[in-house]
Amino acid sequence: MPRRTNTRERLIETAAGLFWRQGYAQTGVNEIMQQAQTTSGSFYHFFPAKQDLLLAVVDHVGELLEAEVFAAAADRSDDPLEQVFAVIDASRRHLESNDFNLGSPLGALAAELSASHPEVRERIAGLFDAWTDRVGALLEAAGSRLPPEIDRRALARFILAVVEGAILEARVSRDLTPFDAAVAELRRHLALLAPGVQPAAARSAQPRPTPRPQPRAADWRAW
Amino acid sequence: MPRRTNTRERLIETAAGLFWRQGYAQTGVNEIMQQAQTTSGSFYHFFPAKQDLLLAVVDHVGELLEAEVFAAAADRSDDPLEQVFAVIDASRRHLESNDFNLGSPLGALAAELSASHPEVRERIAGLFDAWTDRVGALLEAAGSRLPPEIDRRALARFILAVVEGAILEARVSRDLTPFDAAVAELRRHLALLAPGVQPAAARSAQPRPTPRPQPRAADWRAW
DNA sequence: GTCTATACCCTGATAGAC
DNA sequence: GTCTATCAGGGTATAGAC
Repeated sequence: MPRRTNTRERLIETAAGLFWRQGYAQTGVNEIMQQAQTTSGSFYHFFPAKQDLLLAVVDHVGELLEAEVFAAAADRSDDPLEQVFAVIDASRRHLESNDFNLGSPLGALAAELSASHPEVRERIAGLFDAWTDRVGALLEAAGSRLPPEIDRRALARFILAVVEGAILEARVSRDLTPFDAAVAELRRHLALLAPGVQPAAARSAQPRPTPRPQPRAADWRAW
Repeated sequence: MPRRTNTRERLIETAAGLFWRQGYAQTGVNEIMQQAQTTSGSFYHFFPAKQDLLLAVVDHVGELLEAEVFAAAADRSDDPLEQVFAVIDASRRHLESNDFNLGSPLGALAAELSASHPEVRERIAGLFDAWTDRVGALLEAAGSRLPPEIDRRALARFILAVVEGAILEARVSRDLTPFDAAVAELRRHLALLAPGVQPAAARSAQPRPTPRPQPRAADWRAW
């Protein structure tokens, strides 16, 4: 039963930002406390150890994924296939608004900790599955616009791979061009599968002018 | 002017393994020295600081990429498009032979250090470019089997994204299925672009029996 | 629930003999 | 070029008053 303030949440949110920017091992508990304006006593009151904060962060990302990314995508278009690209575009904006210092929230932690922290690895695997399910459902909803022999879930996994890889390339090159190129190629792939998807210019540039700023993504952009 | 032994190389190679398994920040100098059977004096004789060893490791990977991966791919097939898939298959074998504890040598370091270590980021960007050039050249060599309007280099970047993303998914799920699925989908993409590429069964399984073990990849597998 | 003070270990790095 | 011994500092985590 929590008593008054939001210290716990503040810790989770600032830790999330720091972990994704710098990595888990490179981020000190001191730094987190300082930036969250808390002290050691509070920290260890909520989290027995640094690793427990990490797990809370991963869960937090999972909630945001659902609440921000997919909900916002549904707001942006009624077309399920365009919603898929809206989800992808959320990653793009995320990358852009953080000056490339922040890639995929999950991807970065996954790469760093999969081998050494089994519990973290499992949770991230669960979130990847959730992402795949959500995108897979959108592909299902596209119905006959995709040929029936195409495995929707496998295609969703493929899209996840493209997005994670594209984020990595963008971070490394500090340039959105490879990201845009990868998304354009992905669009071409879907267009080849399903003539219903307009192929979009092969050039990089903006995928299309954002109709309106997404409403609830305040937190997401703040990182 | 080096005098007698191979201590420097031993340090680089064991550090490479540890960095990719555990991450850079999580690997202590002590651990490296211990596993390389050396002491502090030797370490700091060759590398003024830990970060200098990191840079040497990145350069080392670049050399291996050329010497092992691309050379081995050229040995495996005369067909340039199949050589591309041989390069991809090298990552698969790598993943498999390390029980998923080791993803893309560059991808892992890139994800961890891009934001905080600009010099490392730049070198990795250079190696990604080199990879893209090499694969782009193979796609060029495919000539008229790909439609002329396709930008070969952009397609190579796309392939890199797919591979890096697929490696990440495989690491996180400790399962090669998503990797194989992504490669199968990539094959389908090329097949749709160029009817000359056989689509390969959509099922995962072995991409095809390895004709003979690659000759020079001893080191590569040892990590 | 939050504060201050502090324990204690492991880290990267140095010194100097051989 | 390699060894042993050691340092200074930051790391996570704890104790106990308020």
